[in-house]
Amino acid sequence: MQAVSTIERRGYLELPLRRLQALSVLSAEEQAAVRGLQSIRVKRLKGETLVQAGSEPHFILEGWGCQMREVPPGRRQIFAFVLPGDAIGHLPHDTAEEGRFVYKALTPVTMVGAGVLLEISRDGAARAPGVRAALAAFRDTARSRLFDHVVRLGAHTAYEGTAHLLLELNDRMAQVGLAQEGRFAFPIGQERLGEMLGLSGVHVHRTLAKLKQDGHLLAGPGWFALPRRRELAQAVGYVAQAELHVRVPPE
Amino acid sequence: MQAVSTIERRGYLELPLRRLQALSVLSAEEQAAVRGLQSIRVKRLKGETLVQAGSEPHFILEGWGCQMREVPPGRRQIFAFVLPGDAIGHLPHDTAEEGRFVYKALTPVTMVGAGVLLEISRDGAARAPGVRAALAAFRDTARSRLFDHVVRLGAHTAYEGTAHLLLELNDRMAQVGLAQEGRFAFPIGQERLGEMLGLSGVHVHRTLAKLKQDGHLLAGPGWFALPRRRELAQAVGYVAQAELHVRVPPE
DNA sequence: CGCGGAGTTGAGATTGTTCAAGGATTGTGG
DNA sequence: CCACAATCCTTGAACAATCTCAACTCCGCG
Repeated sequence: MQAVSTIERRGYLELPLRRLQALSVLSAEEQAAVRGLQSIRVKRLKGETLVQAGSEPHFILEGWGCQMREVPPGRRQIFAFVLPGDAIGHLPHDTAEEGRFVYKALTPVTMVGAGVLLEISRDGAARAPGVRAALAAFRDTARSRLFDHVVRLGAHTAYEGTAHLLLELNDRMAQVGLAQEGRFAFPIGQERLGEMLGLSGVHVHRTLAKLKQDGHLLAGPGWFALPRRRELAQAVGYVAQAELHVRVPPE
Repeated sequence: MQAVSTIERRGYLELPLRRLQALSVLSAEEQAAVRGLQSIRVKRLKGETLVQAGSEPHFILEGWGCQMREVPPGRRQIFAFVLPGDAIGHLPHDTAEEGRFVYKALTPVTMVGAGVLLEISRDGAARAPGVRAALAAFRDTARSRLFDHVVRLGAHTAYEGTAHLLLELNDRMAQVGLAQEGRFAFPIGQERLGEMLGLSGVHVHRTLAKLKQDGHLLAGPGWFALPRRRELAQAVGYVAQAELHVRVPPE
């Protein structure tokens, strides 16, 4: 008999559950339904497309992806990183945004489809209204992050923008319990970070070096830590999303 | 007896109507309701806030505004220009985006409040379902433009980004009939354009000069024209939004 | 007629890019 | 266990893009 895989033993579905519960109120049944998504697990290799446009929502369980666009010739722009616990795919009330970007895996990624949670029964009642509300709220937080990103690209120096992005990633990883002792996993390369920040990989490297010099960044193989987060946030004008946050009740 | 003002004589409400009809199907009653918004006209001076966060939707009738954020110290980032015919304010299904930006007038602006069109009667039926659908679709097109903007800031040179933005503005002005003989009004300064494109005003000027040299741009006091639009669009990878467009039927 | 705002231009400083090469790390097959 | 390839990180040097500062022009307006 084969051993149960790591990802099944540890409750990886706790990640999206934690994120959803930060955004709305889930009934006991809804919580159970989220935990029950185990069966329909999907895997993607590095570089593969995560979900097609218009596809049902998926939760990321493991690995990093991105929302991006290819800009000929040979350039690409990353709009957002997709982290474990995040939801992607077609959420309620999306329309015209489809087709202006694609989702790609930056590392091997494990997901589960969550479309089943959004089913509407014949009498018009949503199966999981709290999940639906949380997904809509999640989509809105993802969108509002895009405004921060525009500021990083348009009004920040390389130093500010890099620090601002690392602060955001630190917060998001911590929100789903993926930051221990102040460290969070950073499984992608400097070139990818550059495609997010609109910088060359070389300059990203020099910027990270300066952050380390200034005592704002610790790095090891595959992880980062921001030892003086408060001070750095103050310095580059970072405002945690939680500080703007409104919890959305189900309809 | 006082003369009827210019803006009342000419049917300025045709502008938002034209835009809404490009996005959804409006019944004759709905069209009449849009034209009937005349009474509740609102004016703003240059620099004033257009609408507060969470305010009812407004249509812009005259003048330009922007969606922006102040970035201390003294910098600002514009996320989008707001043109005549556009809708701003709280549209259906908005939540978390509020508070991450403000709307400001870049010239004197005339608007009308349109909240009355979104009223829901006691039996749960929307008064103007087509308008509601069109506003939701409009909000989505506005959002999808933000992805283009990220590309301009992150992956384009000054030349490409400037050309790309001018192409977008030309298209949007033409869509509501505000481009005659290929010319469209451009009532704001190079400094503001720079705050959109993440460039200094001086560099915007040099970039515009280069576009003129290359025969891609004609400019006079308060207007621009793009005489070789097709070619320029091809050169900088501009894709008109209409080409991606799906017309949304009322629910 | 004079003032203020916006456009224009030049020169030099800064920031970020490109190219190139060497070092470290990891996974793979012999 | 070693050799090798592939990938990423690191560093230097030259180059290009863009910014800042400063001066000057042009224009509309009171």
